[in-house]
Amino acid sequence: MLHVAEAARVSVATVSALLNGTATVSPELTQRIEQAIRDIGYKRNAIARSLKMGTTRTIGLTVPHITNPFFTDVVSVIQQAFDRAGYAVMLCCTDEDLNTQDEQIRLLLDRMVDGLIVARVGDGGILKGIVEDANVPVVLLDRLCEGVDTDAVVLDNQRAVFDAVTYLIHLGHRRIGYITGTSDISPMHDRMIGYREALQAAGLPVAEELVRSGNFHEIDGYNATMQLLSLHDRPSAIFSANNPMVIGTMKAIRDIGLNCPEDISVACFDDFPWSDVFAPQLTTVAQPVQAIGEQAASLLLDRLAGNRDAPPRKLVLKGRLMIRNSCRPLGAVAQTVSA
Amino acid sequence: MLHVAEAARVSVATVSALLNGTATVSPELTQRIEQAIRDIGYKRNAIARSLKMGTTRTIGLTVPHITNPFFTDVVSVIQQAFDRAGYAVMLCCTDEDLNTQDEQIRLLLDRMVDGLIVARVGDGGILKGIVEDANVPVVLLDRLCEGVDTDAVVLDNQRAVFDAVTYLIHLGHRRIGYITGTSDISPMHDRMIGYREALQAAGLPVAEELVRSGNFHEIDGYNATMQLLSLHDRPSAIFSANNPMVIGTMKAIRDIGLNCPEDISVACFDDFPWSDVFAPQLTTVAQPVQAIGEQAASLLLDRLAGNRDAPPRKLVLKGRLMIRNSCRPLGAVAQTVSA
DNA sequence: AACGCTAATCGAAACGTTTCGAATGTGTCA
DNA sequence: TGACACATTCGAAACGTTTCGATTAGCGTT
Repeated sequence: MLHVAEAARVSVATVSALLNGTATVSPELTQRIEQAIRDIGYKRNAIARSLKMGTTRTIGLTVPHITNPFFTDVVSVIQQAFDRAGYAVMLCCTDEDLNTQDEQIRLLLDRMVDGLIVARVGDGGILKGIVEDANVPVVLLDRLCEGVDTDAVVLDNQRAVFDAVTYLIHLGHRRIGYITGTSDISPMHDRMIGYREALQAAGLPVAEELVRSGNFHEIDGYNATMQLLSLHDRPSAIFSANNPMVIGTMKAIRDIGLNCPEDISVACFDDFPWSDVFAPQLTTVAQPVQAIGEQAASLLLDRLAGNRDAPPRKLVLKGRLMIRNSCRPLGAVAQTVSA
Repeated sequence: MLHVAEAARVSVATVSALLNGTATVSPELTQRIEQAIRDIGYKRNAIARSLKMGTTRTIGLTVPHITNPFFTDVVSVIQQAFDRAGYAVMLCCTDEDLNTQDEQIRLLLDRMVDGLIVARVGDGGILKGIVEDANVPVVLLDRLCEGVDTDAVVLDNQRAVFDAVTYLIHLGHRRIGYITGTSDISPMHDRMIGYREALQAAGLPVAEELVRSGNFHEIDGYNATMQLLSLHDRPSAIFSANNPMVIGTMKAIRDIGLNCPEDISVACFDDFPWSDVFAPQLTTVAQPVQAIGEQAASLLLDRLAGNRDAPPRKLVLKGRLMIRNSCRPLGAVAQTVSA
């Protein structure tokens, strides 16, 4: 900017004023400055600007795994929304590890991000302190966090699983296996409640041996399914509360020599683009990823626009059961039901 | 830092020296400073540091679509690699649009990213000038760019498609439909060559009506497939050069009432986690995403470590044909071949 | 002719670091 | 005892902006 000012024979203050429109600059100087900018190929340094202004027009976004199709989609939507608003997005993957998350959040804060969208992990770690300090607005994504009272966008997980399991029950299933991620995060917790309540509402017992938990990965779904399928009285249906784990479920079913849906019905959380082109077409609970991403972005953008004092807002969106053909009616029991 | 210095009764220069280890600080002052840092909860401001040092320890990464599973995986690997190295990653999606890409690259450069990894779009736009200025190291990912002479990691696309199409020919297929993205980017161009060469090597004609191109989206694959299937002499196999488009292909096959692989064989580019759990299990060309991401990261990290003058390095990795069951041998012709 | 008003421009401080050269103190050696 | 080397510490400039208050010039009023 100094060079521009010299070339245009004005002060840097005038150049800055012109660039920011913070004061009127005479046509003559405007012309000289613009010429100088073109000649020199000047680009304003956003770092210096950030230092002075205390704002970086950059936000931080952390998710557990970007390869989970739910997060892929949401990240994509969020990225687009902030792009439109002229913000850059720093993306971090925490790998479901609290220490990693803490480290990355620190890294983001060091870089003075203006805001944070977090699909948190573990108990939230340093998140609590950050929200309390209230210097940087935080929006929780997909997962609430106990003791962290801030804006959030989540699904009505309990209801979504309740509906899905109720659907299985209506098909005649009585022993329904349930595969969950670690229950320290709110969606897994709520989904589990939905499962139990659906069984209870139908007057069915909750058999603890039918509930298995793993660490969100394909292999965990595989192992959990193997265990379920080797029970002496094995379930006739399996609901997987997590998308990557259902791949493991399908592989386990295949490896053990069974077929879906003939031998065992499967439904799972999170829809994905392939779900209705291959066989079996998986029955899933689809999350409104577009809305989730957009709402999270707009909550944060609203805070960034200066609306800091409004009380925390929690948005709860509804899932949608996409019924396809991976769950079959159980003949005998179906008759019992219709009898 | 000023506050720390005051609290510890030293100068800011001493605090800085201690923090950076740029000079020896006596045990006594070290102790006082560390105490003050703890008391105040001081965190070094990375923006001010960046301004002074001219480096942000942040890189920019642009891809056309993060929802394309190939890019999802590569982004994930790259993100992890830079995370390990203490760098932050700014992610941008260009939506296959050159103007968007130019804008985002400008945004990244304004923010003084130390380096750039770009899966470019169109003719590269301002990329050429940036590489020539040589202020910011650039690594091309997945796609070379004419006139842009810099580090790159790409696949041997021609060979990969040659192998895949040759495989189809060995199965007895003679009329093989080919669905491609717009050919202005190097992988699409090279893959097309691989297709043509495989046919020529087998002494088969290249029928232009069997080649369809679209814009990388599912719907484009759908339309292209519909066109292919409504030819009076329709192909017995389809190769889709792009992963999202193959979803459209499968949907078109289903909608038209055909089955894969009984009525038509399908193979495509890019593997994905689900490819071997559903039916048909798709035969794909798998890219070594882990290696691609790691190599791209390490090329850039090497430049960032100061190795600026080495000539541009181009890494060409090999794809791997994952043969599953979405392509069937053509009985009659197979006999001809074996005769 | 003196005054105040507005518009345009500018000088200089500030943002929070790093870094260079200077200053200070301490110990060693002739 | 004086000179010198060495270890520590510090003051101040610099990075490239923004912004505040001051300055100047031009103009209409009285």
